[in-house]
Amino acid sequence: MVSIDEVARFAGVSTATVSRALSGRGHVSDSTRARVESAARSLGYVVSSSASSLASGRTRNIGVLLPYLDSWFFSTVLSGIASALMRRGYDITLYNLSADRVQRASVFETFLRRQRVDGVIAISIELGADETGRLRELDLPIVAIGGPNPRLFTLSVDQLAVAQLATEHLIGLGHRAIAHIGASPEFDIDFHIPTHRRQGFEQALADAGVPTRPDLYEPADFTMDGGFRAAMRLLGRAAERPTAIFAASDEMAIGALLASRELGHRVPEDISVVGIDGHELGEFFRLTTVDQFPLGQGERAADAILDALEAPRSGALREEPGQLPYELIVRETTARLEP
Amino acid sequence: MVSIDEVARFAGVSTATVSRALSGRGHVSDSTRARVESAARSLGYVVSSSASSLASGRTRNIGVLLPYLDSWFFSTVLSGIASALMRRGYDITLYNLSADRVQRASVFETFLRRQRVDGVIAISIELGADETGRLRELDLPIVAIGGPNPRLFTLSVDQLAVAQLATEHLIGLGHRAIAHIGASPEFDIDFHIPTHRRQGFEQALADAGVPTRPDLYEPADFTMDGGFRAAMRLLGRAAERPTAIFAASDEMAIGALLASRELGHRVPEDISVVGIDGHELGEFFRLTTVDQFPLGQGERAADAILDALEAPRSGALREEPGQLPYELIVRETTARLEP
DNA sequence: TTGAAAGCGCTAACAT
DNA sequence: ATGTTAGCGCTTTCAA
Repeated sequence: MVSIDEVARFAGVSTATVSRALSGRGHVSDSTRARVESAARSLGYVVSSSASSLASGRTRNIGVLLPYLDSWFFSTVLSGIASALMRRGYDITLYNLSADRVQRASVFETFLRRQRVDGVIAISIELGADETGRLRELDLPIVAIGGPNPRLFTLSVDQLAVAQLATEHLIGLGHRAIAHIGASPEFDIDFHIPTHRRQGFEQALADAGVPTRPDLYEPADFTMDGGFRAAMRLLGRAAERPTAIFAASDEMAIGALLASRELGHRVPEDISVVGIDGHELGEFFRLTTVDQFPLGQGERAADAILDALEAPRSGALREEPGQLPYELIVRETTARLEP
Repeated sequence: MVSIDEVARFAGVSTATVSRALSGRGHVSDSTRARVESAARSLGYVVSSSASSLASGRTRNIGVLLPYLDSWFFSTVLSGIASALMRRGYDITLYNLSADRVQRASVFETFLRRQRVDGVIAISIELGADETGRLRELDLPIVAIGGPNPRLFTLSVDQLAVAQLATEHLIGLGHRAIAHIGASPEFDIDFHIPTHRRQGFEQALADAGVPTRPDLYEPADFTMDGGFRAAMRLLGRAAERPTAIFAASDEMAIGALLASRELGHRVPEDISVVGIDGHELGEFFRLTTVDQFPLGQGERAADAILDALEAPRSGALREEPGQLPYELIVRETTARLEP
């Protein structure tokens, strides 16, 4: 590996000047900079990250904390983060929180404390108080996405408003008998997303003067299979059939869609289905949904971290944690209720 | 951040001893080790990765090169890698190769050359000759998964055998009019996976003395939508309908399944469908498939890299690049052809 | 604008 | 088994 000394010798300057020219910190004359850059290029020199980090305290590396890698939402957010960081020359190191207590603890006790990262992005994880504390002790900028954590700078989508929007769409189409697949009505420990989406659903109904129908709730686990089974139960019951289904996630909505078809109901003629998320499969299934742009969430988080890092008084996350955008995407699984 | 000196002082030993005790390199008496460990623990000391890397040349970090993050296969393999590496105390940094020429080049010219990693795992990427060269110049252990690259130590599934197995399953059930969704028959530039899977398909037919039927090939792009449309074209044609569909990926198989149903054909009574991959949705759709265990692929790759790193003569990938396992999973989308 | 030199926090010879 | 010490390859004062 070619080192900074060789570049310095080749360009006829000191190593300090090479460092300044290549990093852009400190003043260097244009001609010197050009000479150094060309020397570096022709020697194939790349700054050693460990030497640079040790000397400067900056790593050009961001840690990303997430609970699952093999799940559409997380990997999409991650993809957004990766592209934004790479554009700005940052590396990204992954901390996949496993279910295993000990391993999970080791992320906070060891991995994150190796001084390998300049900041961390935490994607939708429910952090314990101690874990949040550990994160803050790192004394690094931390940006959370969508977590319910008041002690962290958090970028989040207003889940209540999102669910409300989806429900209003159904109500606007004339539906009144609307089923809810997701959280059960009693279920009220703050398991965040399910609960907020249920509250948004109920808010929309209340605003429209539509009474809630306990018989039209079906709890499900946010998977396609869960949505399928919930819809089977729901539509299999003798009671009055709902004319629309609000599913608290796209995967459940797709499951519900498939279940409806399997039972011989046409979507959207016999029954409308709306989801939430903007899942990649939504397009294929022509699913009406509220998109929350996960790719964009990742990019926003990356930008927020980098802004904090490169701000004049570094380390400070400026401004208030923004609300993330969302948008109703009307496709072909919802239709006006025909009398 | 507490440093090694404080631990040394606290434990009443030199920094060298602390280093030895904590890293396990070099001999330290049990009692000293215990004292050092407890000092480190009570002070909350964690080795600084940059200082350690600079001094030792080891980073405890593996780079992972992949083309997509938001795709089931890649994120599943990545998940396997992450868990295996984390178990052994390694970090993982992500290099997501974008389509952008310049950015892609920068991964090889800059990112990977920062000496941030001890080794790299490349997941199913088609690398140019120059890129392969750059990788080898790194002089680090490199493990590829499923790429067609003779110059790299590669862990791969025998795609031909996999396709053959799936096809034999269909033939064994009595099917003869078997459609192929995936590569087109002429399409023979080595776009690796599609081509090999087509060849395995044809091999199985040939072995069973079943002539290939050019009219039963439908090219598709390995997405659910592509599989859906291919099946629609296939089944919509007036000619004799196939009794089974071989889809070269599970996503296409699911698309084909949905298309069949949409056209009023029952699966598997009217038509059998088999896929390849072991996709997470296969379970839900009761899809018969050949699983190639992507999670396991990631774990194997991680183990191979770590073995190379920790081998006596470090850096050497021992043994021949193993073949990865696969397995026919019979579910409910295939059935015996009834006369 | 540039250079000299003192570290950054560890590890690994080399001694003992 | 342990300590002393010389770097590892940069960045950043400080001085010129």
